[in-house]
Amino acid sequence: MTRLSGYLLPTEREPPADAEAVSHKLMVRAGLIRQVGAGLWSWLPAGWRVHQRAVGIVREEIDAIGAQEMLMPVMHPAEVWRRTGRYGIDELFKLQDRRGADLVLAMTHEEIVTLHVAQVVRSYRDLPFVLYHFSIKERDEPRPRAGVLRTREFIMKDSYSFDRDLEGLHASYDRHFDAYARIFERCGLEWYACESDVGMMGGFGAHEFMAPCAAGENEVALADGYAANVEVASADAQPVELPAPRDAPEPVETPGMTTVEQVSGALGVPPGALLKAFPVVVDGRGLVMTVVRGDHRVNEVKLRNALGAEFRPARPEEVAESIGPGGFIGPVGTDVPILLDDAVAPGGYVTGANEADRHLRGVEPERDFAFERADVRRVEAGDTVGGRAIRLEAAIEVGNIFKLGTRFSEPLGATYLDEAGAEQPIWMGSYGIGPARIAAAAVEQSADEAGIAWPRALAPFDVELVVLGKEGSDERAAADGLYDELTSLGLDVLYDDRDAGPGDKFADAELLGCPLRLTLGRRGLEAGELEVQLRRGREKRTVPLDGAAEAVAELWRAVP
RNA sequence: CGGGGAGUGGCGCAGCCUGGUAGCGCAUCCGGCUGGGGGCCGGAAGGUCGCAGGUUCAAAUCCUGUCUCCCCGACCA
Repeated sequence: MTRLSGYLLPTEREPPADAEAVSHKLMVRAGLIRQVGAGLWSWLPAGWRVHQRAVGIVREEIDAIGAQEMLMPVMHPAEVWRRTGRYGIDELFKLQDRRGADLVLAMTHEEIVTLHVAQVVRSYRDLPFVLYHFSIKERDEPRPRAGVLRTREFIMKDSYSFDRDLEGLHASYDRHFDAYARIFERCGLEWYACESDVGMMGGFGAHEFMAPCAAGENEVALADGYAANVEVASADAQPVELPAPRDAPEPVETPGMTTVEQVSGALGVPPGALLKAFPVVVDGRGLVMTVVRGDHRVNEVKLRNALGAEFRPARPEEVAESIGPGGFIGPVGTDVPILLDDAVAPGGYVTGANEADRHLRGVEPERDFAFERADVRRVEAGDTVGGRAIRLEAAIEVGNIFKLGTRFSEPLGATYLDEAGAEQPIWMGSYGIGPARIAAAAVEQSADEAGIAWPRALAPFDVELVVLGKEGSDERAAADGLYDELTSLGLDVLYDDRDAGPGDKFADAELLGCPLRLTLGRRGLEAGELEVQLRRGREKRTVPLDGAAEAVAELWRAVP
């Protein structure tokens, strides 16, 4: 029984002044969420229904692959996190209890779930299995943003697979991949899976499930049959026309020209005919000069992976001391090791001369400087993969799956005895999904000028019934009856029985965005008709009042 | 962490420069009209101007400090 007259659905005509993202504006305006602090949000009743619908779909599909639901606490002793070396993570909230014992608030639950498994699993006969829970995650994000798209506290479904070997892990991973595909499909999202960075945790492979939308924080490189986070994407660069070769590098005066644009403009060569130096200080190795084409940019994730170590950009004084004046540095005549990007084809380039106000032209890799090769540049729109041009698209990460390997089982002693009685580490995978992001992504993808147009599976209610007519009128009586019939057919109905004008009711209904809006007023009652608006596209049609409930149920089943 | 912006009634804003009775639209409450796209008339309630300190006869307004929030970037296993 959901009558709007008694339901907390505080809609707003205006979005919050500082909101940018569509989902942020609309979810607040529609009365779904309210802000408590930076990255901290309450879900109001209608919003929580959406969230729980997403949760329900996730639960069904994860149950369907044989995973077992449980619940683990949000607050953990710091000790476990120290053991896995994750206590130092900046995003980890740390606190103390009254006795001064260190505690953390969980970002995820690898530590705790592995601890349990370490205590319980003895034999290969106990494996494999998958555990999961829905629980609150806490992350001290440097910058929460965009409503519920990036928050400091959120609910996540995280599952963990436990297998005896890598082969088993692959199988568990594949099952999750398929389950995730079904989940996002059922949620009515536009989505794709893409290769992603395995990060500092190492690991044996990872995918991110991306929902394209303007407010997305990730950039994805897409081509036919190819999808990868730009963090890891590789592609063939667009060729660049190089000037005629020279026998040796030749100095050229470039007073005050410290940018690629200035130099390429002054020398009349394309930016891609320059080499750009990006000096970094690598942990345990010192200064390294990364060199990419002038029209390319260094991708720091790829660079970190190529170096196999953390690094930081070199400070200006370090550059000045060891290489040359800022803005004029280059790979020729320096003893700093050079890491040359794969996209730099053979030929003569313009580079810094390591002297103020001077560049060199006709610089050829190999002939003029020694180097190591690696793919460290960020892909650009128009690059190709297998001959197909890629485009870059913003997307929000709605799920991720990760082959952990033995990253957690080893430090926490999660082992089993194999058939030969030998102790072996358990192979793990971890798999996350954020229902709040599913909801926000659905809003981002479906919204129009009138508000939200929920996919059927996520809508807070299946239909919204708008009655136009005072209490005690015939319209009301008819609407009351229709409401009961719809409910008895199993539909979730929001009944707008408020004493408000039609404009208010229509506007609110379209803002909230249930798939079907039913309107019953005097006009329709006299004609024996019920108006049905399909929210997506806002197309209106009528069905006979006689048998209207069944007709509505049928329309609802056909809606996307 | 760097840069930029903002805190004035539930929401959106003006007022601040040039100190002197705190204002507008929407929403809310009461009465009436209206009843198929945020309608109309009349009446009413609601604000320690983020917080602390200072200057002044007098501070939303000037000064200092502080907290919070937002945006861009960095960052985000």
